[in-house]
Amino acid sequence: MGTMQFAESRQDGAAILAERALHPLDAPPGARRALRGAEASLPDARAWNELLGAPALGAQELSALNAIARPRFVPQGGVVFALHEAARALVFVREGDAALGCATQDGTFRIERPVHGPGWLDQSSAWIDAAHPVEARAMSPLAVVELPREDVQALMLTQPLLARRLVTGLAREVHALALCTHGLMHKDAPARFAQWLVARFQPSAESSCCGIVKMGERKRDIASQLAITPETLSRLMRSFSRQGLLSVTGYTVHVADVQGLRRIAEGG
Amino acid sequence: MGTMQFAESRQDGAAILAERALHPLDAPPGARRALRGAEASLPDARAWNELLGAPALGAQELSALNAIARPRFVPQGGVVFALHEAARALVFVREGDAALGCATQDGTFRIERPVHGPGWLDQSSAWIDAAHPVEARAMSPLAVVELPREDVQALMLTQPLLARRLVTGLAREVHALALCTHGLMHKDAPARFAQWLVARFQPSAESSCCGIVKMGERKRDIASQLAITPETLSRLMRSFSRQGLLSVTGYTVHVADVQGLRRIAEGG
DNA sequence: CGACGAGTTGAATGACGTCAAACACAGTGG
DNA sequence: CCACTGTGTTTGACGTCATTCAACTCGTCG
Repeated sequence: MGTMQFAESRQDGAAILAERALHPLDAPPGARRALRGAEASLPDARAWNELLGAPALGAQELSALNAIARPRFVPQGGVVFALHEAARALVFVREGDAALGCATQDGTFRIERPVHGPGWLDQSSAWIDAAHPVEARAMSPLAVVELPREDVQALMLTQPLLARRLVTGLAREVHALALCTHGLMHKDAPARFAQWLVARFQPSAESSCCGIVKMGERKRDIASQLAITPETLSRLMRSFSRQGLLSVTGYTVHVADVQGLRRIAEGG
Repeated sequence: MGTMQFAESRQDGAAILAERALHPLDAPPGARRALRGAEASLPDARAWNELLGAPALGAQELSALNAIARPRFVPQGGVVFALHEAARALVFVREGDAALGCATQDGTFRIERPVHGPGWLDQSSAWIDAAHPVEARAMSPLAVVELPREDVQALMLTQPLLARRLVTGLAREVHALALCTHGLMHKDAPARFAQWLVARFQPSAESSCCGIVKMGERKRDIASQLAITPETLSRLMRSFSRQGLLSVTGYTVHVADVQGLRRIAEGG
């Protein structure tokens, strides 16, 4: 995994490049807390709730879930599950950064969707005895948890509220995928990138029409999520800044006109 | 709905164009059984089972579902639900042909996904209080059924097996959408069309490598499902037949080399 | 016959990918 | 301090694929 080894080598240099930040790993303190020793431990209540959505789970539901959860550790760059591998369990990442995607012919990994823990890697395939439709890889040391299908199924019979939450989680994923499909069908590259920017936009204190977007990944990974090449992404950023919509310094985008970006995002 | 009015005017002419079938509506006998009189009736057991998947529902579950189901009739060309309309219920079509898509600026309807009853139109949005992400239109007279979210939720508390089936249905949709997204991201137009053909391929009796594909829709609708233009679809068919993979007569494709199509479908 | 809609075909345009070179920066070793 | 290397990004030239636009065919319907 040579492509990501620089992730380890930065912790010191990060402070130096404050404004001109040229590398994406401006991780908030604590986020890079090492997964050591207890890395195969079970999720806490916060993780379960974030995964399964409101309303919060009761103590007995939590312990029942923990009873069937199978924690597992995956080293950075490791494969959580492979393409076309039979899914026997629901899989999620408790902590760390993973990505769904597929391997290319030249050995690199094309990211379709990043998953930041806690978040699902595959909550659907196991229910229908299907194979995982994509591959999942660990972009950082990863604590993953598997919930064997049979066990969850048994648990649903006695915990009716759990079923409600599983349904909610699946519904959220359907919704997200439907929007994604729609975007890929009808929107061109500028529209998709503008949409991506608007989704991550954080308005500044003084004005709601301008603010910043922090890029937390390599630009090539952002590009592959948008189904474009890094070169096209670079040209799009230049094009947008020539139009006065934003300005780019390193991995920080200063947005000057959100409405303009929204217009581009819609008009695909 | 001038674009589809010819659907009504064909039943007689269909026999004439037997081999050279130039129109898509070679509907099997019975499929065009009119929705008259009892069109707002409730689904039967077969429809429920097809919708919710195995294992089959018990009698009490069926009656409980029928108790909360709200049947509705939508005339051909009518809008079942609009884009961005708040979803308060799960919606499916009991009988008839519908399509999910979005209206274009020139008034036509761009089909993203056809739905042949019984099948879901939106089983996810209501669970997360989201708006319908796309529009749904009736391509034929339509019997739709709505299941108010609150009622299904209440029913899940007393019918644990129902929850299992809702989860299965959602999981199937996630799986289908994931494959679709993957295809749009990585496959070019020939690969997507080849995939479409392979999926609808019916092998002939004598040889498993050749057979036919019946196009049940207008070619322009097939094209819009593949996110390409009708012109491109036409050129693809010509290109494939020049390569000896198939031959096209009207709305019937005679496939000569499925393996070749599979190869193209994979090599995107 | 004339109008219309579906499909096909060809030429022109444009969007995006590919390839190659250059640049920026971090880390390494002198 | 300074080359030197490895990785990531940017830029330009160029090619390819798919859309757009316009003509044309075919069959149906009035």
